[in-house]
Order: sequence, then C-alpha cells, then structure tokens
Amino acid sequence: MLTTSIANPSNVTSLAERRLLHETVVDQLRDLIVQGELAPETKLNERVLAERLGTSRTPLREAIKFLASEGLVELLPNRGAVVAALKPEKMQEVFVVLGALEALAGDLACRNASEADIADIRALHYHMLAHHARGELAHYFRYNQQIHQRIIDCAGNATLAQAWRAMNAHVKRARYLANLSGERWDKAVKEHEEMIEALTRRDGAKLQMLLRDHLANKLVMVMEALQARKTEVVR
Amino acid sequence: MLTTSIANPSNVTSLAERRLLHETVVDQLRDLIVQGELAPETKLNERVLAERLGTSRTPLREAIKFLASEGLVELLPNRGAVVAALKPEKMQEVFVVLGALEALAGDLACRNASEADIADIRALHYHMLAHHARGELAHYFRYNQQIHQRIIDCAGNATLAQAWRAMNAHVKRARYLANLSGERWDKAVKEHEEMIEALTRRDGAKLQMLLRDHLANKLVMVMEALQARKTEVVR
DNA sequence: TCGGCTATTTTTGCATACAAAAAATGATTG
DNA sequence: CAATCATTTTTTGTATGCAAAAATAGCCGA
Repeated sequence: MLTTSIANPSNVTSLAERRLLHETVVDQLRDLIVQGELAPETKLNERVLAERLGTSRTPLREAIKFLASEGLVELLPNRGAVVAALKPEKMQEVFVVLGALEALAGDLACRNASEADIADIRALHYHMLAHHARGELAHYFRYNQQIHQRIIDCAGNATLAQAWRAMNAHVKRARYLANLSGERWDKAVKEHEEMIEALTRRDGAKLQMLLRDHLANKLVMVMEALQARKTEVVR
Repeated sequence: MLTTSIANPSNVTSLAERRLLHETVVDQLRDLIVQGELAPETKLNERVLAERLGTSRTPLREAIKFLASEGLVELLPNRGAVVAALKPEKMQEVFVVLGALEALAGDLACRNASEADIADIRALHYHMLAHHARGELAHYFRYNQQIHQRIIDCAGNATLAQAWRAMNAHVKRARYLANLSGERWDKAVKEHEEMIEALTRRDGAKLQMLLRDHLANKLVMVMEALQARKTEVVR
C-alpha cells in the first residue's frame, strides 16, 4: 500500500508498539512531501515539524537524513534541510533513469511472473479501466501505481524494486500537480492496454519498449504540468 | 582513500558544500564498510563506533540512518544496526541493476561527452594498462573505478550518477575480496580496450552492449570470490 | 549437565540540554 | 533614509541523560 495509515496523531506509547518511531516518522514525512503538503523548497523547521509529528527533534532529524539519501530533501550545512526542489531538469533526469529501470523490470517480469501474477495485474488493469471510464482520476492513479508496482515486483529483484521506489517517489510528487487532459488520458490507457497484452504474451522486448514510451509520454505530461504551475505562479 | 580523492565533479548533495560532522561521519563509515574493515553482518555498537570516529552517538546514528537508505547497513528494530550482508543473491541483483544503469550511461555518454572528456578517459585507460602490465592490482582497481565513474559523469545525469554510486558501493565492497586470476584480468582489460574504442567512435549501442557483458563477467568473478570465501570459512 | 528462570548489565531509542551558527532586530552614523 | 554593525533571538548541530528493551550472567532445580 502506498501510505501507512496516518490516523495516529498523538501518542504511540499506550500499546506495545513493535514499530520504531523512526520509521513512522520517515513514512509520515515522506507522505507529506510526496503529496505536496510540504511544498518543494519548503524549509523544514525541526522544532515545528517535530511538534506536528508528535515527536522530538532526534527521530525527526534521523528521518530527514534518511530521506536526504533518497533525494526527497536536501541538506544545507548549518542551515537545516529543505524539501527537494521540483525542477524540470531533475524530472527529465529521473524519467530517464526510471525508464531504464522499468524497461529492465518489464523484461524480467515477462520471464519470471507466474500466471497468477499476470492475472492479478490484468485484474488491476480492469479496475483502472473502470475508474478511467468514470473519470475518477484519484482512483485511476492508485491502480495505475499498483500496476507499475506489481510489474516491478514480478521482476523478482528486490534491489531493483528499491531503486525504483526511490525514483518513483519523485514522479509521484509531480503527479499531484498533473491534470490529465482527456486525450492524453485516453492515450495513457491505450498504452497500458498494449503493455498488458505484451506481458500476457510474455514478450519482454516489446514490453520494454512500451514501458519506455509510456514513461516518455508521462514525462511530457509532467513537464506541461510544471510549466503550467510556473506560469500560474508568475501570473 | 578512494572516495575522498575523487574530488567529485557531479554533486551528490546540494549546492552549498561546507564541512559538517555528519557528512564526515557518513563518509568515514561508508569507507569502513566498503573497504571491509567493518565486515558484513558486523553489529554496529553505537558507543564503541562513536568513540572510534571521535564523535557522539547522535551524529553517528544519523549517519547510520543515511547509510541504511543506501542499503549498506540494515536496521534491526530495538537491536541497532548491522553491516549489510554480502550474499550472492544480493550481488546478482545489484549487478543486474548496475548493468542497466551503466548501459544507459554508456549510451548517453556517447552522445554527450566532449572530446576532452573522451581524451581524459583514454588517458585513464592507459594508466590502467600500465598498472595491469606491472600487476599492480590496487592501482589497477583505482583507475578502473575512475574510468567507470567518468563514463557515468559524462552521461550528464546527476540522478543517474547518484543511483549508480549507491549500487557501485556494494560492488566495491565485493571487490576487496576478489583476487583476479591472470586470465580473467587479461580479459577484463581487453573488454576495456573495446569499450574505449566504442566510446571514441561514439557508438552508443555497441558501448551499451560491451558494458553489459563486462559487468556480467565481473559478476562471475565476484561470485567466485564469494564462493571461495565461503569454503575458506568452512574449511 | 542441562534447561529455564530471574537479576544484572549493556545497549538502544528517544528526549532534552547546551553550544555554535545563522537569522532577525534594532540602533547608530554618514 | 539607507547602510552597516552590534545585539538579541532563533535555529541548528552535538552531547548527554534517562527509560525501556535486549543481552548476559547467575542461580536453582530436575
């Protein structure tokens, strides 16, 4: 699942908690950044943030260092940390790398996925189609993400999966800005259709290519969204 | 010392670069792990390690969290952290991902590298040849690493470079175990020869292929080294 | 001797205290 | 009035303190 239930605002003390505070803080902070609640280039005030997350500065700082390694925050010596900027150039870089990783994953998935795996992915695909038909963007994104995630998982390479997740965090962040136009959305769905087909036929070379193209198109959408945001700010 | 001498051109972190204890500790700890001074699966005792690095537990813990995100250490809830294990399966995974990243970098480098860049890389190559001729393994490795690093840098994608560095850390760690046999070593050098040639001709497709093969061969060597270490322990 | 229980020690996880650096404020002077 | 510098305030970076969990040692009984 994408987000851990954030429900728990206050105490962690009452129940016997297996999970470490550090991890929950990492997840909470990552969600705040990915979902845009902490906008790009926002300064992270440790005292304020720690209070907001119901913890002290120590675990928060550890979480910040962890996310810095993922690239979601940037460390400024003696000046704390800021949410990583969301620059077009950075997005281009991320998409290039993500393209290579997904292409690899697609190829591996075609070899390693079980029939049950493929059936699952196809099921997710139909859910996604349903939400597309109803114009339910948020739900569409959710299933879209799950499909990509499952393809990665089917590659059977945990290291690849982790690298992908880190890159994908940046993309997800941009997604929250994107307003899919009807025609672009239809095109994306069509591409998914072909991807599912290639996966079913276990045509690794084809899937690889489709994933690359799909990502290239996503990049175009994200860049447009970033451009729109920029002019909006200026206006 | 390897990492410090690299005098890095492409920035891993942000613009403002000033010395901070945290960064120092991260680099020191990473070196200890990569160079095998802290062996795989070693428990990291915070008090002892902090004293060894001349600092307190707080910055050390932050460094540990940072490296955990890079995958060099593993966090055990309520039981601290250990140096990541060096398992054959993990190595296979890393090499597959690294193959995709280097292939991508090779392709991009063929397009983006300046003539001066290529000349630099060729110069490094000849240094490497010299050390190979003299059987100076450590120096050979150093130039070998620099060549790969420079190819990555020439791709002109800082995000790619960072992902590569993280993966490469795992490989470097395994390197310190590897004793190159004469014939394998000769083969590796020959592969480098071809790579330099492809880069000079800016034949991206060819370089991509060569890098993949080169890495596949490296994997074989690493696996043999791991196997040897295992039997050695058993014996 | 061995296994399991409790008590002690060690170690981790989190909070807080303190010092140094940066930012904000304000006063003085040209 | 602006600019610069000194002073206060805030924020970060590091060390330390303390409670809880884990590891270890010691003890007893079968």
